Amino acid sequence: MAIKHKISPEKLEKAAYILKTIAHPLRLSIIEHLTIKEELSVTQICELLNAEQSLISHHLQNLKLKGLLVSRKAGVSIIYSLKEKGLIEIIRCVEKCNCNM
Amino acid sequence: MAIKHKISPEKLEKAAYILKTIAHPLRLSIIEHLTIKEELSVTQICELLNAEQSLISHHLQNLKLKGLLVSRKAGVSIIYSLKEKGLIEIIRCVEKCNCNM
DNA sequence: CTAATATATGAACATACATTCATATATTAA
DNA sequence: TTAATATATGAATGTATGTTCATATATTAG
Repeated sequence: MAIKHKISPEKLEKAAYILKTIAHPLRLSIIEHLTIKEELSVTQICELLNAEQSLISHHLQNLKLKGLLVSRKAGVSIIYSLKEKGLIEIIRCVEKCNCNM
Repeated sequence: MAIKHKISPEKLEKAAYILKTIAHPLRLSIIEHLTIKEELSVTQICELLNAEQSLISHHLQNLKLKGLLVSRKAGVSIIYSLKEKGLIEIIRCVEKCNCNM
């Protein structure tokens, strides 16, 4: 189970980049809701998180730009979904790892 | 496997906090090396990561302050180790989750 | 005591990030 | 066409973060 090899600098960079991208309560919450519901519009996400449209839109753009979300049009709405469903596992992993701080 | 319940805001805050804390290439590398070696002095970490003492010291303080590392004195040296060995699992999780960005 | 080594710390600075506000754009309804 | 709704965007701002440099502190050797 223990790691015996050194993770390449590139992998560390990428891992840090992904971790940094999701490391925000609102973004984690977005990921969580998109894991449960698969697809959600901006308005729906705003309601679920009880947050301003503009703020959520910025976070969604952020996550999309960095390749974690995809979106499609549906009339007036934009529907977002996870590009990788496994993302939620990271959150579970953090919960499990028992970092008592 | 899919999550059906909502993670509490407190848990999301905490998860985001931990993720933010480790989300840096040098800090991930520190965690990796401390998983392999269990215990390392500041000087050893500096050599392994090929980085300045002051910079590493700041990152170690950061990780310690946030409860992810502990340290003990050994003569002139300060020996750091992980408070929770499971931390490395988060890095593995990120690698596995296949976020192709 | 003095010098050498290991580590921590604090100021300074540049950069990145989160949020708010105002406004632009696109789609649909009337 | 006009109005209403959904979303995106960009400026502005405050705050946080990462890094470097200089220096302080502590331990040990001589």
